[in-house]
Amino acid sequence: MAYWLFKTEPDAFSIDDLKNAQNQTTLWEGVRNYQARNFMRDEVKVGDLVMIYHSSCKLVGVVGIAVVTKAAYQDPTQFDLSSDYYDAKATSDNPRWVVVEVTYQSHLDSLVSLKEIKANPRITDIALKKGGRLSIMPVTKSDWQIITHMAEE
DNA sequence: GCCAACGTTGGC
DNA sequence: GCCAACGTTGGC
Repeated sequence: MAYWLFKTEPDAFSIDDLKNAQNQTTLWEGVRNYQARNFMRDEVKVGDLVMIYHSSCKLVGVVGIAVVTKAAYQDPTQFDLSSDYYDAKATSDNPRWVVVEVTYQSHLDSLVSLKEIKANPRITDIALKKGGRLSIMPVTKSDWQIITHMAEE
């Protein structure tokens, strides 16, 4: 089982939106970055755990945990003319973008902020620290345990 | 296949 | 809203 971090803008879709969604489940739509897509398509598996991270908002950081309930398949929004995520270069024969399905698991007891993560010298591997803008990133078991533990302090 | 121009992300 | 960092595009 692998660990991941998914970014979302809470004004658009928050951890609470996930908790309140039908079956507490959503398709992780609209990822339009190849590196992030490749992780979803090739490596994200059913049963993997996902940190939900709120970006571009007042309190930036990790807010909760979800679990992957379906592996990658075609992102329907790439074919939807009315969607912001429509991609004219994607065809059903040659789709570009994928979704995975995630299901709400829990809120962290408290938000673990980006500032705290950056300030913790024990957290070594996470791409967040490198100022990357990757929206789907792997998390090592060590970093996962440290971050979830920080939420309990 | 290089690289300049442009667009987007995302913290602050 | 600013702007740095990064990704993508397209001319050559």
